[in-house]
Amino acid sequence: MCDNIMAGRKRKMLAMPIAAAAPEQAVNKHKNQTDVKLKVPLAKLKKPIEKNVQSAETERSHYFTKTDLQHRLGQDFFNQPCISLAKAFLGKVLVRRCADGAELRGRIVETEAYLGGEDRASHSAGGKRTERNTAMFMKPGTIYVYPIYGIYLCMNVSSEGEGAAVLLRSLEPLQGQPIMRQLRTARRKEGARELKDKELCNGPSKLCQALNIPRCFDRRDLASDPEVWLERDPSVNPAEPYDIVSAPRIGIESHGEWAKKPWRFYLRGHPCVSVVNKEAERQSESGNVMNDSGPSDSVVQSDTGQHNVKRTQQEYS
DNA sequence: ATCGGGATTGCCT
DNA sequence: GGCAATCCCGATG
Repeated sequence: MCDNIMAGRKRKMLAMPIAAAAPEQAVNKHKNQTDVKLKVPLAKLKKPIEKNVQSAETERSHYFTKTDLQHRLGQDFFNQPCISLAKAFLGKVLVRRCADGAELRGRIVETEAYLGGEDRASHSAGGKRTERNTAMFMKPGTIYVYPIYGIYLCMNVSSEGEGAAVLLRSLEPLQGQPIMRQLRTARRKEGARELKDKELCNGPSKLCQALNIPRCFDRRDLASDPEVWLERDPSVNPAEPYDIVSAPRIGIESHGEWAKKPWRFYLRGHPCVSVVNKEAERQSESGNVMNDSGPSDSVVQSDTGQHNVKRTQQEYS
């Protein structure tokens, strides 16, 4: 069904003036796809992720490109307070470079902040430090991967603050969707329907599967690791604010008051968010707007957000 | 050595 | 929307 679109896009990419074919194509494709803004005064969300075409030959790159190095976020980025970092992650691109050189990319659209100390819902509550959660106490940018329910993994990134880390909950697939689908389908029942693109990474354990993040990535440094890193989205204007929804975190109901803290953050209206909290969205009706510089004065009109939600739901269905 | 619970997911009704 | 699957980790004795 997307054949025409795919073909058209492919032609477009191939028409790009490129020297180093494979890696540059990958980057250019990524760039094209980032037209899906999901920012707030967004007349975007125009491009459904189904259109985020990619083919086997374009997802391979056998060396770091200049663009990779330019957009990669370093130590400085991670060195900020937990809640601040959780919000700053939104819109950034998580990249996984596989053993065969293929690069998988997904835009972060949902996170949760887990503070140390007082935060009873955190693995590091009360300053508790164990073999499992050691990465939470390591320098900001350290990856914390832990197994959950015996069968799944969750990926966090440590922030500033003793024992604090950010849980990555959902990504918008940008590059390498066929590989992601393959990785995700492997553990599913045979004969199950094919996963839509928006279902590839819309959950903390799903994104670990889709990006092939193994347990042994625990304690690695997201700022310097050759196999996994974070990038700024080159097509996003840093001055343009995101519309961020703050909602209670998920799956921690047993932790009383701390379960109510609105420390889950997601991009309003984005189809790849794992769980939409309508009540939280009413309470912060397009009011939690901020950009890379922090909170903003500008308030986005609510109907803009609504419009984009609807449009997006149609296009991603 | 044993035990209880969990920052989830997928399938079924 | 309910609920089973599944097992590692950490606490306890």
